[in-house]
Amino acid sequence: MDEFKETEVKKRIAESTIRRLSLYHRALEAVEENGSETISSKELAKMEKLTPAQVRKDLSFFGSFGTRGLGYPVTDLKAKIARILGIDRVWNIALVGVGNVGSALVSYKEFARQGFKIVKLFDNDQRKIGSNHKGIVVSDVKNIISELSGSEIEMVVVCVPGSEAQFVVNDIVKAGLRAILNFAPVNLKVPDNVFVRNENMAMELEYLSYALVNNHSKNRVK
Amino acid sequence: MDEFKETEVKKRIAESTIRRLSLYHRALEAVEENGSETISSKELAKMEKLTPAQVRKDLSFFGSFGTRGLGYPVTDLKAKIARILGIDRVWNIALVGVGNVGSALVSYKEFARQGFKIVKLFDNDQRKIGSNHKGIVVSDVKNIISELSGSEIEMVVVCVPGSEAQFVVNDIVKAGLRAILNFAPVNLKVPDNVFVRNENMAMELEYLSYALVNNHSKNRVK
DNA sequence: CTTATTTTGTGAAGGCTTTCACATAGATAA
DNA sequence: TTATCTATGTGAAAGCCTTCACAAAATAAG
Repeated sequence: MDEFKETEVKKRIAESTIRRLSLYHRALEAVEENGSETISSKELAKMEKLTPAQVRKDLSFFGSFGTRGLGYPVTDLKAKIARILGIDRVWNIALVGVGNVGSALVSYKEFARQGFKIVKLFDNDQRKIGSNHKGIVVSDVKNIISELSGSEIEMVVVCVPGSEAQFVVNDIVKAGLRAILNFAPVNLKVPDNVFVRNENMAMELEYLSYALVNNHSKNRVK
Repeated sequence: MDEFKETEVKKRIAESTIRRLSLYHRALEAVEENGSETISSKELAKMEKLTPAQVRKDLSFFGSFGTRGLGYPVTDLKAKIARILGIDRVWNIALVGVGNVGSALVSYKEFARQGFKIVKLFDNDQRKIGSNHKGIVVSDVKNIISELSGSEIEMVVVCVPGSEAQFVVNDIVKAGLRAILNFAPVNLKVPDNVFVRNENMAMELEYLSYALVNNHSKNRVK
């Protein structure tokens, strides 16, 4: 919290702004490889199909990172966004439900590349418990509360069937964890201090279905 | 288009409304199994953590489906939403990139359950081409244009590495397809009449990271 | 039949997000 | 050093989405 002066009122930042910060970060990675030292809001906007004003406004919530007449310093801005998002470190993650989706995520390079490290696996299937996925032995989900409590793990990815998700999540909450990425197609009930993000892949196909059927003209990017 | 009278102006429906329609549909499936015949906007709202007014407003864009004093007929409303979303039919889908994520999606039950049928697979890896996944033989992505052109396939799921995604998408567009679900972490350039939805799983973890680091409360404190 | 009760459907208000537009500040060039 | 150019940072305006609040419509009860 040393980023904010005592007297300064910390205003709520829109969810959409945070999501776009992820996009900026990803774009800056590409620009950096490219070798450019600075980038303008116009160029950055073009890369993610946004407007220059949007880029400047988003960044302005967190500080003045650019130089007028020149643009933003690529490496520095990328580092500052990483700091804001909290991805300037490694996050240890547990994954529950080593099925199709779950085991795909264990090997998902993009997580690792961004510092999200899956270090523990859980399942309730006796045939899976004890088996090894990418060097991680699958634990019995029965023991999830004790195994997560006080551990170095701070986030959990839930890939269990919809009918089981709420029970698993109750245990995760009991273990004191506060961040859940949910792939089950159900609305999870959690206390107000726990964060849940839902990944609903069928929903995205449904949106495409709607778009095709209604010949819906294009709009903003998700 | 026969849903709308000539004189009626077809107003643009917000993306968020369409996404919530998916949620309502999923909630109604659960309610239907439960055996209830009607449901109020209040109950429906509670199931997906929304407000009753939101539910009513969303549905009102498409018609008057409820009965005052009683609520909405569950089975009928579910069918009407399915019709609106265009999921009252089967969609044939191709998937490109049979890696970790791609092969998980081939077996993903939620797609099948919603009528999204993966019927064709493509890859550029000689070791994968010709192999069989759930009864589908993997084709060489080199032939994607001819194999998709004029086929019964109308949507494509892209699970190739970011560096290859744009090339694959160019071919999909050349084949005349207009709906793409993209798992590659890049912003795809497509013509205005082509729909792209991005599934960015790392972005969701980044949001959780932000939430934890900023102790960002859901009840918008400060 | 009349009254009380419930819940929808919807204009209008309110609130949040994006875009506009321009003063400002630094870069560049002569 | 001065002039010109470029691109940021940001209040204000515009636009979009959500919530409010209530008339209307249907049920239920007496």
